[in-house]
Amino acid sequence: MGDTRAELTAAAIGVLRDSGFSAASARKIAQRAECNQALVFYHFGTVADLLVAALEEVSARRMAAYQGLLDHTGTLAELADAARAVFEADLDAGHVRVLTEMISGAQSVPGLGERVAQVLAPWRAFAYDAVRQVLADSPLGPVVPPEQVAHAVVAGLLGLEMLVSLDGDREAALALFDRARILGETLDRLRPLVSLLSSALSPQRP
Amino acid sequence: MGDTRAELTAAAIGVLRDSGFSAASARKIAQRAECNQALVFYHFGTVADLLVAALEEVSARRMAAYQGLLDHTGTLAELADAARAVFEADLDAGHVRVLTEMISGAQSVPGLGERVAQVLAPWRAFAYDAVRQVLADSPLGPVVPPEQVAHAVVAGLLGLEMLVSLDGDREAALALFDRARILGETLDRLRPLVSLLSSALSPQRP
DNA sequence: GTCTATACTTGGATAGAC
DNA sequence: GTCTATCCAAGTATAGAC
Repeated sequence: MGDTRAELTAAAIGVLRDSGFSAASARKIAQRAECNQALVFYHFGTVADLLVAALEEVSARRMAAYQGLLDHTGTLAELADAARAVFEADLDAGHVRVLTEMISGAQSVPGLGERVAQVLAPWRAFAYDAVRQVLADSPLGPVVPPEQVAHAVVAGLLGLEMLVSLDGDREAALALFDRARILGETLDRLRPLVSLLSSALSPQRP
Repeated sequence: MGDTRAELTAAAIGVLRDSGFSAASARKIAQRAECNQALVFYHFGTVADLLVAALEEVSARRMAAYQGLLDHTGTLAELADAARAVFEADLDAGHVRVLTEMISGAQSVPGLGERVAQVLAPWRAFAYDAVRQVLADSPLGPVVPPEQVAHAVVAGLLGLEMLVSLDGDREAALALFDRARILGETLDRLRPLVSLLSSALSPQRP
């Protein structure tokens, strides 16, 4: 349990979550990790590098949980339920908060934005795959392109997290997942009707 | 043109937009305003107070533009167009960016979150009014509560702004407004059908 | 790898001259 | 109202002892 490097990244995650980017100094983080401030520079070179490492750690940890979401893709209602559970867990652990702090903090350090974007890229790719898979056999498939929906979903999650962190009202965010579940149920029921219609309208050609 | 107070708030807006919350120091802002650093404290007391004043300035300036949106509420398609124009102007001027920086930066200064929330409150109330008005005679009216839609809209705008500031891709955000316009057109066309159905299903009682 | 000590920079805030 | 000068706290980063 003595891996200082890991303790520093864990502490950096904690500081980013609790106090934000502008409070994430080498001294604060080292204090939280109960080690010396100089170790930040020994292990990571600069504070920004430590913060990126912290973001990568969060990203890797959560990617696993999100992968599990794709198993529940049978119906939209199930997906909405699973997404709600994951989002609530993220809210508690502050994972999305770390991300939003890094995105807005990136403006102040040259070159940091690109590195944050690189960490975010797999999440966006994942959102795209999930949306595409789900949209394929839903009534909405023909009318909304998956890349746009995925972009909206990612933006929505970031924005919801910001509002929660601002006023502490988790319920307003979670209620949207419940609403998504209800709408999903309706679309699920429409699904057989749609496939019936489409097969009737486009008969097979020789 | 010599109102130092106004020049400081303008400079604070510029620094928040270009370099973010963590770079918004009294010295940086005063330098941009081409005046002395001590004037920040003379006019505003603390840096945080200046930043709140900057946010209030942005808020007041934009509220006028948003009010104009409600005039175009005739059809959903028109509303989508107007919303796109306002959002694009905000993107250029960096207004939403100032807001997102203040929301995430608020974590590091005790009590700042409440003040940011107070400034944001009228925006949210406005979003709620607009959504309610538009949803009332749309086919979606009966199935989605306006407060939830308004919350999603505000979160969506914040998230879109963050993604734009991260990777500079405005088009991905603007494409969503174009999509909203298309969906809006469809719903607009459905409107007469819905009112026909609802009057047929609920005949007047004595 | 970890600590102490230190050099240097930046930032918040105040006192006092003008 | 504005400026200079200044104090003090906090931050980044490095050197060197252990």
